Amino acid sequence: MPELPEVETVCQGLREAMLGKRFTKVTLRRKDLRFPFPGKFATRLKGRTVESIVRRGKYIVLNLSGNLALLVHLGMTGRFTIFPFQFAAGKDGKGPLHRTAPAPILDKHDHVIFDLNDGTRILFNDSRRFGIMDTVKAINVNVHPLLSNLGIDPLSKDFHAGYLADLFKKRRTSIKAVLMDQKSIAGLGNIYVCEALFRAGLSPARLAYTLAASGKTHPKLVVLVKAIQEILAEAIAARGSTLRDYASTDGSVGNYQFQLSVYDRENSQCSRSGCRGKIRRSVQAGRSTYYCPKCQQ
DNA sequence: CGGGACTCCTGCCAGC
DNA sequence: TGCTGGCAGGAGTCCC
Repeated sequence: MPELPEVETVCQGLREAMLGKRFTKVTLRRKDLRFPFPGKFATRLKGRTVESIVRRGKYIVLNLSGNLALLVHLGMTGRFTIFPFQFAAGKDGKGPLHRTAPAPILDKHDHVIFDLNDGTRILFNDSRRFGIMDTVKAINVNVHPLLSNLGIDPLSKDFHAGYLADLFKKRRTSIKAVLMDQKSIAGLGNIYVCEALFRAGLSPARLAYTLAASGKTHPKLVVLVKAIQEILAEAIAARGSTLRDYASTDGSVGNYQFQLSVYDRENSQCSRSGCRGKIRRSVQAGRSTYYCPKCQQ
């Protein structure tokens, strides 16, 4: 379940493997993920160089030469695995060593193979196929329908208590639903929203506007912004959380799951010092919510 | 228009 | 042991 820290970690891995490299071959092993691949997807990418890789919320944008961008969303189970080039001798076993793409044994969910000009091979695997890939003219990235409505990044300087106050006062739903709404804030998902609300001492079921009712900014919003930014920074430093599906581009897992306070910890003791509460699980909008009913109000 | 329910998909796990 | 049903969840779509 990749959220902002996991996507950021994947971006870092892709940058190391891809920047300045050229696609020599792109192979599709099926015609769609969540949506069909756009027409001529593979031939459109071939020959282009990867110039930069940026994250927009939970999306990855690869800016390619020739004014094209490759847009990727990992969905639930999408993962890239990088296989560095190998050295091989000529066909007759003689001749000079040359770089060649490795030949990893393919899994049935390896849907896309990217071969780079230095012999690196990158597989995109997505068992549940909630992932997305699309191409768009680079100059039009920000008006792409999947990106044009994204809210601000919680790590940007524009994300502050005042922004949350404006956001919350016009919403009649729970804080959790607002924080998870990508049109409001881009990048948070179930895990980190649960963790941030715990750290801020706010109930996930509390209605958003109750934190924005009065004229001046509610002090809890300052605490919430700090909690979100701290948790994201800690999770990025730990290379994300691996609960079920996530792995980074070298196949390794994240480590932040060992630092989770509430997520997937139903019935465990609340970790806040002095609190005798017990972590509960409830369901909001069909999704599990974990919280301490005692210290989150 | 806002908000909630439903939907997609497959691996995994509990329960019989 | 082997099957089955339920669950996980990001985000688009649909409906009230």
